[in-house]
Amino acid sequence: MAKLFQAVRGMNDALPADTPLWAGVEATLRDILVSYGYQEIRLPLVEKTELFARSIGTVTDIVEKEMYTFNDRNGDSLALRPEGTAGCVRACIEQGLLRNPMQRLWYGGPMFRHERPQQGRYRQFHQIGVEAFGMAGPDIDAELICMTARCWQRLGVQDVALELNSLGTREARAAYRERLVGYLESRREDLDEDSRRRLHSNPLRVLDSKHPAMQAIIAEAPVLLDHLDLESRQHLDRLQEFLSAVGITYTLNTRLVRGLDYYSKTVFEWVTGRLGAQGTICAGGRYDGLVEQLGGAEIPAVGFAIGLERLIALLGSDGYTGLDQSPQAYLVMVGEQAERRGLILAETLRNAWPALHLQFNCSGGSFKTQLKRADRSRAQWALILGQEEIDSDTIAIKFLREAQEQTTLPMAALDDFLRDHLPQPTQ
RNA sequence: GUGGACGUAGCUCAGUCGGUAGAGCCCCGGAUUGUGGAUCCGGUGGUCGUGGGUUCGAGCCCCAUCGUCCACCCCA
Repeated sequence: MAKLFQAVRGMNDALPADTPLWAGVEATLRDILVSYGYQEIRLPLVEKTELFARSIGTVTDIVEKEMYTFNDRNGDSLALRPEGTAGCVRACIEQGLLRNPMQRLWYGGPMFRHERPQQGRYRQFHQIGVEAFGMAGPDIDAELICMTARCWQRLGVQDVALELNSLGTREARAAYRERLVGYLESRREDLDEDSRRRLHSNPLRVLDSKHPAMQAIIAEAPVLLDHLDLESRQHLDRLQEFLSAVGITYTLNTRLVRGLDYYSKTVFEWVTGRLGAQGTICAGGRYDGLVEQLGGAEIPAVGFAIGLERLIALLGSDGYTGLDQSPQAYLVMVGEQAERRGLILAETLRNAWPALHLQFNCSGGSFKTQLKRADRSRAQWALILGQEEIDSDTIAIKFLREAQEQTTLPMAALDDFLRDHLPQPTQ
């Protein structure tokens, strides 16, 4: 099939069959974040390229070859955001939000990375991210992890596990890094091509290598946790105590290093084995130096991001149906008089019942056709307005989803029916 | 950026030895009057991804190209 236009590679449509999943997940996550006292912040999709280079790290693949960059008309180099933290930190500094000693923020939306698409990885993908500023202790790390655990619990996410590690302070990490490079240099002959390349650009990531031949070398490598500074060690111990106290199980994964330069101390990931090679549905960590690095004060921070495509794929395979947005009622009209009165009735009902989801039959059609449309709209009831109903000032209600006899009500009784049958507002 | 697999109807796929295309689902219509879903009947819909080549003849063989998927790299 020759197609005139196709979507850009790696940028997908979410069709009506999928949007209830998206709406359900977004609503649930949002409710939980808000219930923990986090405030929404909305950020641009585009920032100066330099912002990402300075925060994510110039030698990371994201900045080196995965960013969508372009020149603005005035010559500025701009980029579609590849992640959310940098823009959030920029906004907080620029707008003075960090004059408040503590900030709990969340945001959501599309991110862009020019990678080869595969399962769970797309060029436009969606995250919900959380950032907490001004809190240096492990208690906020624990709060964030509790919050994510609650998200999985409420959504019914199956088969995810928490992995935890500490990268130490910037200084401890630098010292460890030298020790690791030394070790890897001594085994240089045994390294595969990728690892050799990373040896100097990003040596910690060698620990993450999936190459089978590398596993023995990695197993003998110096362990980051053994070289933590005292402060980071205590931070991690305390975090582990918090997690145990609330019954959150995890595994310490000393190879968990995260790709972005700005992390320090706590890093964590929620992973599943059910999404192929891209099994991380949520990842985060502490980035105590970033605010200062971007020109702000010395303010500690910690955050995480949830990959919505991955989360939704996992939920969808477990039969999660999300937020049902189909109408409750479908208005069927037969005859000229009914058609004339139908629109008035529909708008009157909408005035009186703002929560009512009512679909109005358009383009006529036989009675049978209209009922067929009512059925396919997934409405609960067909409201039937025909000549008989007009003559007797009544309306018929046919139940489309339950074994209940069709009834005819006086038009004046329709409000009572809706009062009894519409779902109560939850608040 | 690298590798492998695969491109036939909106979707999932069949298509024999090379003889110019089929099924199921979906959608639309019908099966006595104003009653959806189940069943039955009928219908719409395809330059076989695209462009070349071989051949009397190509969905099928060859080349190129584009695309999709999966994996590597990287990462949510």
